[in-house]
Amino acid sequence: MRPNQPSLTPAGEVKRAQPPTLRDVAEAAGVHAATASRALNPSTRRLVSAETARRVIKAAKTLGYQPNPIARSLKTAKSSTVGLVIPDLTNPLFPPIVRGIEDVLEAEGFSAWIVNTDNDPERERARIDSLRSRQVEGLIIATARVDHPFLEALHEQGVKMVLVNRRVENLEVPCVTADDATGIALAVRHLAELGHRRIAHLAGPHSTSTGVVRSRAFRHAIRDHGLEDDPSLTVECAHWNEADGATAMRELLDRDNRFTAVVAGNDLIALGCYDVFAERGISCPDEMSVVGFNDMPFIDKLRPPLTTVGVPHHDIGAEAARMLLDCIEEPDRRPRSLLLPVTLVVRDSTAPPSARPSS
Amino acid sequence: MRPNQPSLTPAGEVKRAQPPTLRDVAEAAGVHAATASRALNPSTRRLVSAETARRVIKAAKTLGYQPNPIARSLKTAKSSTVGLVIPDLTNPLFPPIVRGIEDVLEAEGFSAWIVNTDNDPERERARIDSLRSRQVEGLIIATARVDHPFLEALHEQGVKMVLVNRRVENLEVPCVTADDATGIALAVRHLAELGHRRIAHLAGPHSTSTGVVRSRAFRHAIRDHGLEDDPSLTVECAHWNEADGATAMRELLDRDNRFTAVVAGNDLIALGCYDVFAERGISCPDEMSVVGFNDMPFIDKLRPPLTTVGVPHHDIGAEAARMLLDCIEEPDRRPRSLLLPVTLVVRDSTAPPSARPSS
DNA sequence: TGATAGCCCGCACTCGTTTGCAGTCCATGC
DNA sequence: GCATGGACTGCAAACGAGTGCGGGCTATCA
Repeated sequence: MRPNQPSLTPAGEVKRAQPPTLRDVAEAAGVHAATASRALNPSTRRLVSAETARRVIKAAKTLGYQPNPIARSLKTAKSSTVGLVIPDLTNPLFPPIVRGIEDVLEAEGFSAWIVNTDNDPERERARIDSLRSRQVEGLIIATARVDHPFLEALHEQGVKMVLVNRRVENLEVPCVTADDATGIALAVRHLAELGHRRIAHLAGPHSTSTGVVRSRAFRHAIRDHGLEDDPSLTVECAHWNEADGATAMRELLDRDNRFTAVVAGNDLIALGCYDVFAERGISCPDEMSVVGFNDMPFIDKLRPPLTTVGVPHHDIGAEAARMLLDCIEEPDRRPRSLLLPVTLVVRDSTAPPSARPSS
Repeated sequence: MRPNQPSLTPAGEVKRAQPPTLRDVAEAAGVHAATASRALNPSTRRLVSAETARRVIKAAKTLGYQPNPIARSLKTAKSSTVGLVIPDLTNPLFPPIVRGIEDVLEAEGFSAWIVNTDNDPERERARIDSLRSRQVEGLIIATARVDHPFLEALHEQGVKMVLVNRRVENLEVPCVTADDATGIALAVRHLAELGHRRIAHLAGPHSTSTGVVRSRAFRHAIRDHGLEDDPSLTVECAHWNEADGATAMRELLDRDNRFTAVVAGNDLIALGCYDVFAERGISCPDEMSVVGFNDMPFIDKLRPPLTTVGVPHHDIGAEAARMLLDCIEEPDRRPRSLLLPVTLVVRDSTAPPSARPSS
């Protein structure tokens, strides 16, 4: 008696039916398991007669046969699975990216393992090892550190991967990012057109590639518009969050009170600015304009609603996934990188500079 | 020549080393693969001599051996994996729960497959099937519908599961939720103590269990405090989001302008209220108080910062994971459910009712 | 009628690990 | 001296699917 068939024990009660296996459908179709395998697999179906294929497929359907991905993975060393390495799912930046990734993976029969690294390199290495032992066919890496301790090693071992929200120099790995440079340029142009001449920048940490790209773009844009190019108007935040944004803003205000606008490295840093405005009774946008970056969900619900650079997070994820699938299918293709367009979303945190100087 | 050993092709170039397998470490330790397996597995280690165990473990370490989870799963029909079914990762409610779940799973050597259902039953069924074919050992289900088309069937098939943020009647399945009833009671008490007598409720959809629990609790609390118990002061939102919250709020205002406070089914619905206040020039909290539910991230950054009920999302996830692991380890334990305590977070969206009537 | 080719299909092995069973070896007891 | 038992360890068969190889069958042609 086959244990994985519904069957009666001597006592008479019904034993739990195990899911049907390939042999079950083969048996039901009066055929060998090997033939059933070929019939079920579209790419080998031409090896069996049309008639038997039909019979096997029908048997599979009536039994509700689902191939066992584990067994298949063991044999083929493929898993239809990719790893998704992010710092922290709790950061509102990532969920839309993840959805974008999953939407395209799912359409191709793939799924994603998500791991959080909390930006701890040790943890990152461990999680990636665990992903690899699970036979992931590729990696989508969204951890933003600019140094790449073992990415290089992974790449040399032939691990397929694509980077999102991050570029790595001297490494032949495809990446998809938002067009940070034009985003910053749009922000600066907007402020310049409103009449601001002295604009500050709260930069993201320079240990992240977006941090350096954005602050480099800021200096460029300032010069392009012939605005006041004062290096002391840029301060680097320790992390991409409100608290460090607030600290940086305080530092800036304490040493210079003549700027009338600030472009924040991202929305969270802009939120930090809001906190400092409240502390010091600075009114935004009357006395000080702020523009953020990312257009996080609900950022339009703040008072005032934040002017910011809109980033197509879902698309970033989707494109990254598509690119990874391409790499998996044709391993020899040259890595190409993608820069996704951003848009300026003007809301109420920016206005012309007031006549009276800011406090 | 073993193909999975580093080796030289006739042409002389080094072929890529495949990860070492159990037989490799067995060979290196001068022992049979079966013995190596027993030596490496703590629970069977007592079957081999201390000396061989030492040798095998050492060999495994020097080769950098990692057991292949796929092969192990195939053999043992276990995967050290659980499925995590949520409606939409993009809803800020879920990321903290997910992190809570992953934190405890990871400590036990488990990992989670996350699937999004978008609250589509068809999709939910498909995703759950796919999870099951991947041999997940249990399910954590966070989709909030009150009807359970096939949960029952799953349960009867012996699928281990725990529900979060949701209770299901007449179903012996453990669940962990926030203490919605006391949360609502706290909110009502707070408003009553501020002096409000006529309080409205924007309920979540009654197709979700939290929707019905919270609105039942609202009626209870209103009566307990001897406040105006007018059924027309409760309106049900179509979904748990801003847009439907706003619609409900408009409806309410159009038919009654004498209430001075509203308890919203959750923070998003409260956000919808804010939108309507802006539309109609109602000032909060001067003319109208609002309290939300969940204490979403950044909800304290609104103007005015929202008074809301704080829910321990991370803990909910952690407890759910722990409970599921318990079910997996001792299948016979009686299902128990957990109600996690909530706290009222008072911010600036609530104040005593003003003397002049609200518009 | 016999040789040949071509189409289908089954056999048997493989992926890496776990595990029931049986065998070896040594020490102990009578 | 031989049986008994205990402590280890090897053998081989799984788990479920995929695949190279060869064999059987039919059709075609000389």
